[in-house]
Amino acid sequence: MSHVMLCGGTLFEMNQRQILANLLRSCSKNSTLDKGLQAHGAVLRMGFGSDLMLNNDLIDMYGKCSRTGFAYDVFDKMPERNVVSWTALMCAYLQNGNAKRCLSVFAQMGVSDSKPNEFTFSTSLKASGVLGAAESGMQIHGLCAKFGFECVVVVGNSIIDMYAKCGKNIQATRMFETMPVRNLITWNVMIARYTVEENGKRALLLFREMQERGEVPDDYTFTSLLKACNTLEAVQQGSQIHAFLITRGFPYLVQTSVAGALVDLYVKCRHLSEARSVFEQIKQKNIISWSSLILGYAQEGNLEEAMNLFKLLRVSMCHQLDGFVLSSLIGIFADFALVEQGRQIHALATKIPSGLDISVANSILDMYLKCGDPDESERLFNEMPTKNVVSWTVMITGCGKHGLGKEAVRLFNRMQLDNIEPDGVAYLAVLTACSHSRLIKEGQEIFSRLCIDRRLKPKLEHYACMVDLLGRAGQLEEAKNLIMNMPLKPNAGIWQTLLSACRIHGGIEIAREVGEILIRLDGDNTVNYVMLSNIFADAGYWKECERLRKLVKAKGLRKEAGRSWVEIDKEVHFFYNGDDSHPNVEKIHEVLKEMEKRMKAEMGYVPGLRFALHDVEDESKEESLRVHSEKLAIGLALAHGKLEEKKTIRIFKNLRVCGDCHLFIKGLSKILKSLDKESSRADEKHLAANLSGTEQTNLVSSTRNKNKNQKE
DNA sequence: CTAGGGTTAG
Repeated sequence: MSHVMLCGGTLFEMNQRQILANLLRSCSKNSTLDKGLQAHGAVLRMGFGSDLMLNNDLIDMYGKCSRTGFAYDVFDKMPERNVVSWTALMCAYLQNGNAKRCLSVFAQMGVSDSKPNEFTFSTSLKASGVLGAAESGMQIHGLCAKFGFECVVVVGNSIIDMYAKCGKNIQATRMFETMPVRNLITWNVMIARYTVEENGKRALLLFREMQERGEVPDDYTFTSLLKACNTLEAVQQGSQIHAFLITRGFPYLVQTSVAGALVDLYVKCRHLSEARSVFEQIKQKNIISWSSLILGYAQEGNLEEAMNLFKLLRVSMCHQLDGFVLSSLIGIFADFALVEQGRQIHALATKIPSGLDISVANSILDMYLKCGDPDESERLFNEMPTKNVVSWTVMITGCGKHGLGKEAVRLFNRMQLDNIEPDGVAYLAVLTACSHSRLIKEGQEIFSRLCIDRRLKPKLEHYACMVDLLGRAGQLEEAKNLIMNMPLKPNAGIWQTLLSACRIHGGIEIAREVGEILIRLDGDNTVNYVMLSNIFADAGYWKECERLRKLVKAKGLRKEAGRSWVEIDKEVHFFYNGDDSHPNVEKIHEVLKEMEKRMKAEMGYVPGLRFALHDVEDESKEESLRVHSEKLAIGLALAHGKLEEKKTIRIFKNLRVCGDCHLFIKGLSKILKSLDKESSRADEKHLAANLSGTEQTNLVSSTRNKNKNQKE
């Protein structure tokens, strides 16, 4: 009797236990937390609180429902644990973005009684890859070999991916080549990684090889491959794959991710109509393909279409806006100095969950800095709960732009006290700030820190920045030696940087040397001749100047004509140098002369005659400066009463602003600001209450299609 | 309990 009872009891218990396990697994699969919590209650009520398998399922369920805290509680209270318990907890942390914690659980497991299995290894390897932690990845690889899991294909794939993500390409390839068994994922991992390393050609070769070996590609293969073409900027190969997909009748073309990659390929190659037509074919468009296309139009300068798409996206209500779209849009508005539109997106961002994404916040910081509102930017920066290296870099760049070099250095150091390691861009930002503020010693000190930083190698742009730093300080020889002795091959740009410095300091001899190098290296670029001839002009060497002009003519080279434009009442007005074709040309000159007079009187403005580049009398030099295209554009804006309206005046240029115009604009901004202070005191309350309602009066000169070092 | 893809900010 009792035996039968026990049997029945055991049977009953088995069923109960199995039902609970199934329930938990379904909650895990569907991430249904509420049901999972109920199931947890049932587990405890039915006396399974110490059951190993059910507890393992609970850990997994909480992990999949993004409740790592609960997962840990379960794990912590378990009377006994096995490899699955440990691995489930590691996964929970990894899948919820805490790769560090995942690895520390792995380390703890090492001193426990449980032995790792293939699941444990692939999870810990992935965590190392996410963190880019080559050291721990290598150690784990060693353990895989020791425990005999190196030849398991899933583990092998994880090892390759880990090495690739840590930038250890040689090790990744070695692993790939020595693997006894490969599967489709092995090939896909390799192809995907070659795209990251911007080695698209290798990806294409691998694709061919895998087909020769009879492996059938899937949608993962194609998306990676298309991205490889993208980094190659090989629209040709991309189109071939596109055609390949069409002829083979693959269903992938309407599939979201493959088509999404194709859209992005065409966007990056500026084939917007192709991108659009692929986009239209996608059966289930997702937010990613929308983002690509919107950004594509914006980068082409077609803001109107970009905004149309954005409106469509919003009314379709099919997709929750995410951080990618928002930060892209804000970035676009920042580039166009469209503060109002940027503010609207900022306001929108505060209303949706992804609006708090760090990249959105960063783009907002950058926008306010670029649009002339550094205080707002600083306020938001201080309020940010978490900052990353980009957030700090934005602020460092901002300081640099406003001539606050010391503050930039302070921020750079504070960032590291906050345990955020600078990357290459952060170094570049602080070095640039040093350069612009003449902080020679600080710059050199930071550069030497970069050189000994084991994670990073100084790139050409860092050297260029140091050349600029030394050059501006007049240390032309040192700058030249830096270029000659650096471990990288100098490009034309870095020599041009030195040449610019030669102009500031009148280093004729070095300029001649550099000029020769540049003509050899980049002889078809007019910029080089213009810069050289400017230097000769400064020194009064008119003959050499003339010789260069003739050389340019003989070579049939032409300089891009400098242009400026300004938008007034939704209409864009273009100006060339000395342009007198505008109907209001007389009024423009009148206003400009008036401003010039005030500036001479009030702030001691002296026209920068050295920026006039022909050998003529000073008087006509002054005259030639007065008709620079950017001044004409400003004149038009002033003539239209933009000053009285207290509207920001935005001038766009295709080339870099000339030195005298820079001085002129600075002076003008000061006059306008002082006007602003007098009249806006009374408005202060209003301003504070309605941030988006008023704009400061100031001038923003924005250089589009930047062509540095070339002046008019 | 495990491995692979497409969009963003400096």
